[in-house]
Amino acid sequence: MSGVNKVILVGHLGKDPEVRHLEGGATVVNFTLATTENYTKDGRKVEQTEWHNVVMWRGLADVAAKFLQKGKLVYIEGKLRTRSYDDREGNKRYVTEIVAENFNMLGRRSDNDTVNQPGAANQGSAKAEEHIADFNSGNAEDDLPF
Amino acid sequence: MSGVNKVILVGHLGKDPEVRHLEGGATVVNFTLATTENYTKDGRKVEQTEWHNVVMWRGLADVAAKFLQKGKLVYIEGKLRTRSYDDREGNKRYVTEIVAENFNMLGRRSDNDTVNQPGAANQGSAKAEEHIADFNSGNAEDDLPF
Amino acid sequence: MSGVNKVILVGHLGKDPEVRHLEGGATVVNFTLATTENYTKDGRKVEQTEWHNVVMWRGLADVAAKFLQKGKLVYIEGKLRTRSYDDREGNKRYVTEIVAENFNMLGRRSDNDTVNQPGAANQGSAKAEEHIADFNSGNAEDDLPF
Amino acid sequence: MSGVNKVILVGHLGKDPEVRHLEGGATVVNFTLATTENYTKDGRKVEQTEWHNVVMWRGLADVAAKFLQKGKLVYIEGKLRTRSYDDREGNKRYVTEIVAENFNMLGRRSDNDTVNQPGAANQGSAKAEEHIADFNSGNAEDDLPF
DNA sequence: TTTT
DNA sequence: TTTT
Repeated sequence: MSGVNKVILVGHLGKDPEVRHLEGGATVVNFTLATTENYTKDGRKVEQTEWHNVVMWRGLADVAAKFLQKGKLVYIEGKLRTRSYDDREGNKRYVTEIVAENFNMLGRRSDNDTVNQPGAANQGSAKAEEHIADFNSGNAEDDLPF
Repeated sequence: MSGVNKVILVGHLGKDPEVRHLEGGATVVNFTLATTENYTKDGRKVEQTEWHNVVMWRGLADVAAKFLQKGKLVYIEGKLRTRSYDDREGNKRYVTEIVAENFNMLGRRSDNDTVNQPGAANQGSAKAEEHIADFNSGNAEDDLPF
Repeated sequence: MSGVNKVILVGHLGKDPEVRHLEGGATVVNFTLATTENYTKDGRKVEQTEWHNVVMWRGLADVAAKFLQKGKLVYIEGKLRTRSYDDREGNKRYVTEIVAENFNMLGRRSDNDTVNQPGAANQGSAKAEEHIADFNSGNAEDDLPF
Repeated sequence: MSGVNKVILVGHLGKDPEVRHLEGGATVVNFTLATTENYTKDGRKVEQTEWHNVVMWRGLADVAAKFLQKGKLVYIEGKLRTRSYDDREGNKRYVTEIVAENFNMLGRRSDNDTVNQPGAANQGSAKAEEHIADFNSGNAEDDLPF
């Protein structure tokens, strides 16, 4: 019945997204994301990094495949899913992944350009933003007389 | 550019949703939601309630109109929007609302029945859940061979 | 560096919290939490449950140990942490847990009573709320002349 | 009773934080934050900006006063609070503010330097991160034998 | 293993 | 105006 399963991450990609195309045509993308926490303990600075396995599907995966790269800073919203698989010895193993429902590139626009050539500059992320907007949308209420 | 504007509330409706139908046919629903915080201050228990103005549009509003009522406990996810209007004296005023993107009825199912007659019992919220599921969905990836 | 690692769950405890006391005196509590999602797929209702491993430490664990039980509906906020351990065959394994930073019992107060005897009734959760308030607090700004 | 009131924002400061020191010695900081959403409507790109009133108190305000500036990209977590005040004509008015409980500077470290002189470079934000860590912490469980 |  |  009632349930909420929500994850919010801001971090950097540990590698370029790994892209696969399933038989049905759907795109799936996987990458790791590092979230780092800084705190002081016993007067000393500690930096602690947590690595997350992120999965994106379909349209979101298509956008990610085009615009996300190793090192980019992103905001990700999704849900937790633990799935099992059999390892090489035939033992059941579990992985917990974040199934992304939404993402947002952070940082400077120039950081987000796939290419940064004169004449082409900033096109990349502009399009990315437009596409991401499609996923973020569902807010087209703004045309209402209110 | 990059932006995140997210609100997460769990609270009780202060009144039944007020339903309007716009000329284009879209449904809009408004209600207030109370979130209460308890803490101890100077050794005394304090209960502090915050009131939020919630708006829902279209399909989400239709579901809300059917199943939400004064007193219900609900989880709401949405975004902040401050809009201006002119008061009776013609002065510009501002209100901040939560434009809901998603909601979830909490508590016992029996709490969520509009009617609770023999034969009709539990139909109400069961349908609510099904409908709400439509809005929560976008998770139909589960049919993929993975 | 910059990082956000946040999890928000609303679900039911799958079992009573398992309580341990570490040598230093700190309490640790573990339990599983089910979050259930309902959606319709190909016209049929589907109910999908995800199980989460939740850990609580110290003061939060003490409150949890007193007031949480199998079946309770609870809101939990925390962060993801994946840790490794060696299984019985000496192989490295990984588990992802939600390290709770905050929680909130939902549902009716009567649902939350440990005991419900005349004379003792409601004491349980009333104290729970007071204690939880201590963890939720950090909002003592309210004494300021503003 | 049970309640959750949570806001998560990622956006840019519209102005430098305005700092006040209350009689008791507590620091209060106010600033506006812009969150921008991009979407396509009727095939045209739309950029919509929402402005939020953010308040920070005490230690968090001290850190903000030192390190936040107009234009910075920041992640903020807090709660909604609507308070009333009397305008110049003696009429009751309401403002909704985000009372921040936590924040995180995003973007490149170099973006976060208050000063960027040779020899002093990067000191600013490094210290900011250390201090912010103090507020983010409460995760000192890591010293436990587990 | 929860809940509806 | 909710809820406990």
